[in-house]
Amino acid sequence: MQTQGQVRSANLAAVLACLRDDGPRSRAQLAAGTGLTKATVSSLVGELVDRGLVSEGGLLRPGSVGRPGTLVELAGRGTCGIGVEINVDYLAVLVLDVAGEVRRQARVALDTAALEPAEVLARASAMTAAAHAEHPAVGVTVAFPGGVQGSVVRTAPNLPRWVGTDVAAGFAELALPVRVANDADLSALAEWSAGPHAHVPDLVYLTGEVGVGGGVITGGQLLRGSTGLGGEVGHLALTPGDAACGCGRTGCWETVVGLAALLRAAADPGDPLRDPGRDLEDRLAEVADRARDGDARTLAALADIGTGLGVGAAVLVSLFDPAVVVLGGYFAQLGEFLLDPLTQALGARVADPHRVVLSTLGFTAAVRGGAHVALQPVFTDPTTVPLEASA
Amino acid sequence: MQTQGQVRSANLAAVLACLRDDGPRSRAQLAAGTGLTKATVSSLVGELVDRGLVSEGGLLRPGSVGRPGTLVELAGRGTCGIGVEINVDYLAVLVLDVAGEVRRQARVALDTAALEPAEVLARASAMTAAAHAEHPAVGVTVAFPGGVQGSVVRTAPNLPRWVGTDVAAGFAELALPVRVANDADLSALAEWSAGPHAHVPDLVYLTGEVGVGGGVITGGQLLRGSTGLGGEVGHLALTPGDAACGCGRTGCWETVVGLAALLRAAADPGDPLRDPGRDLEDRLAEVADRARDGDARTLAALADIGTGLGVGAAVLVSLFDPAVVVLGGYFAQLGEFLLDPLTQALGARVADPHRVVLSTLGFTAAVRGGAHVALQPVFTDPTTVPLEASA
DNA sequence: GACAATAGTCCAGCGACCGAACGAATAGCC
DNA sequence: GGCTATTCGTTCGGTCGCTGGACTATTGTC
Repeated sequence: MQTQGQVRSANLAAVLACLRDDGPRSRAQLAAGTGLTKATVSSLVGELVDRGLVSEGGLLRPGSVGRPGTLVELAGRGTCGIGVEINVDYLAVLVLDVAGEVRRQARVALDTAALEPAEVLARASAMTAAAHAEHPAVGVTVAFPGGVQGSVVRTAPNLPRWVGTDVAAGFAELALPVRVANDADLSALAEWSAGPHAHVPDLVYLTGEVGVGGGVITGGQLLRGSTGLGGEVGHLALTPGDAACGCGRTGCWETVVGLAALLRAAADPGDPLRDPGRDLEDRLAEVADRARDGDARTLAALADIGTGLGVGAAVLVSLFDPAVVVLGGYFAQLGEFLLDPLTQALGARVADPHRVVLSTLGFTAAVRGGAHVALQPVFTDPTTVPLEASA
Repeated sequence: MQTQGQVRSANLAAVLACLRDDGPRSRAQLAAGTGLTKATVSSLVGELVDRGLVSEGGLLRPGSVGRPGTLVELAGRGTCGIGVEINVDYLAVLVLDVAGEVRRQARVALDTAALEPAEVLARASAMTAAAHAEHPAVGVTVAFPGGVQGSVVRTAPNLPRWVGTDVAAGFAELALPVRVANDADLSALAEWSAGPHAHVPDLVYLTGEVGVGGGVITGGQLLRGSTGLGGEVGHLALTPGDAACGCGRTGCWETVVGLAALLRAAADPGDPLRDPGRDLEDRLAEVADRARDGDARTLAALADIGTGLGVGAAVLVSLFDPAVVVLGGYFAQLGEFLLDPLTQALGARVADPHRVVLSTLGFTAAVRGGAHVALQPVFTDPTTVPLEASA
């Protein structure tokens, strides 16, 4: 009773994957799509219905002669994954069902750096519990802006107090599997699982936040590295000897293209843009306004950032050879002013610069990726979802 | 008869993997190691014997009371993989059996650049045919110093005539599956499959040849990228504006740490070291001799190379977070003079520089990796090996 | 209304694994 | 030498999951 069940799990997963990737379809189409027999598919679909993962929809439109098939589709209700994001100035939660629909979404501003981690965790846990009460979930994934090993924070340049904190422990009362991961890594997975570049197996994601984050997917797998720090791009040593970085070294890429570098170059100390009390998005909107008004200094600052991005992106493109580089965070928000100098710098260093695009997921990328990861076990082994008694 | 057989294949593979990784052992130990039943293991071993992949050895030393087990071990004879290397100044062939033993090895000097690709392929094919006649193989993998897509050369900075050549076609008469891959990638796989760092899942391999090659293994998988150019480190744009590179751009890493850079820095144009007609290994040996004699210029040149290696390695370590960086080719040969400056430069840029080691596989790394890749199908699906009629 | 075409279910059969029982081979002990 | 405990490997009945074909259900076409 060991390996036999694995066949069953694998085939259940194959049916789910077919429904997810190709949309609702009849049992006959599923049989064609998975290579299994109609009889087997019927049995598998029956089990998936019993587990509440799929449901029978309407009839398939006839199209031609013959008995019309009954549509099978991923069940919107019943099984969800929750993504939670803890970041420097906000908390966010997003609930995704197996059909890939967003069922709930929340974001609250919170000056995380000023609070105790325990206090922040309590709030995040409460938000998650509320989501779980409304949409029962099979797991939670927490996105955190730093390096994480297991569920313990190892490095957190912008939230130094969190180093050593066990983030998962803060969600223990939920009695759900809780994973913790780097926010940029999860954002990369979100770009991979949804959006216009879904399932591109080689993808690099760069996000401009307070720091610079990166997530790399190669061969359809997230690059983790031996200690979970793989794909971290913020502290690439590209221009040694330049500005000091929060990490203690000099010349990190972050010091060139981070948000701080942009604001410093775009405005003098007295400028409202450099008021640390103001909301970041407001300030970014103002930068965009000034750029659109043709303010020379702003445009020059943005061009410098774009060039810096291109220089670093050249290294990433050379090493990872991705099909697409996705820019998120503030890079996406100000992308229209960054892409030209970026492409120019990139083109001078690699053969094919035509693969940098802006993320369309906005600031929900990390939570969406987290919810996606939380749902992953369902798709790899559907038998982990219990049979519904109501059947 | 579809998925059922996959279970069989997977379990056959599990038994093989256990024998490969943990050495010869009895059926009972195999059952314990794989989680299968003794009965199932007996059946699986029987089939593997019929396929000529394993054989029964002597009795297991008693050790304690009870009936001694009969040892099962990977069969040295019968199934082999062939690795072939086409390089700038030599051809090499290596035959590996399923037990991981080298059964045949050959290397001939050949000025590849001066010959037509067809002529070189004919010689390589003949060498391979001779090896195949002595040790029947299930496949051939050809290592080539350049970028390869499918079996066609796309880029070959040091063998420009080969661009567009279908390498596999040159081996068609063997009637064996032929794959073609980058030499550094295969060397990385060799380091991963054998040697002191075998099965380290995150490993970066750097080799100093005429150019600089790199191969990256992340999560136990070779990094390929969207067009097969992933992990190519030679043309990393680290110091733009400096020396011109053969690729048409400037400042590529190769111009800093390639063999040409070393020889240029270590000797004046008239020096015998810079005689392109001399054997490379001779010249490298002379460099080592001069360094051991304390020649200031040589030592300074080597120190510069080491520093340059460290600067680039810092980028690789930051991005890939490998457990180990293995230096091959001339980097290994002159490693004793390079490691100190390398570690120093690396330590200034990343947190943990204690993971650079020298390859012990010498110049056989690429062919060994090729033979390993050629054998791979046997370990992923042992049913690809036909049943022996002699049973 | 008969016929063709397609969807889905039923059923016997087969392959693969499991668990238990059995014979085989050895060490230790009297 | 004979007995027992222990471990190894095989045999055999049982179960699970998939297959292929037969069968029913449902629709469009003639």
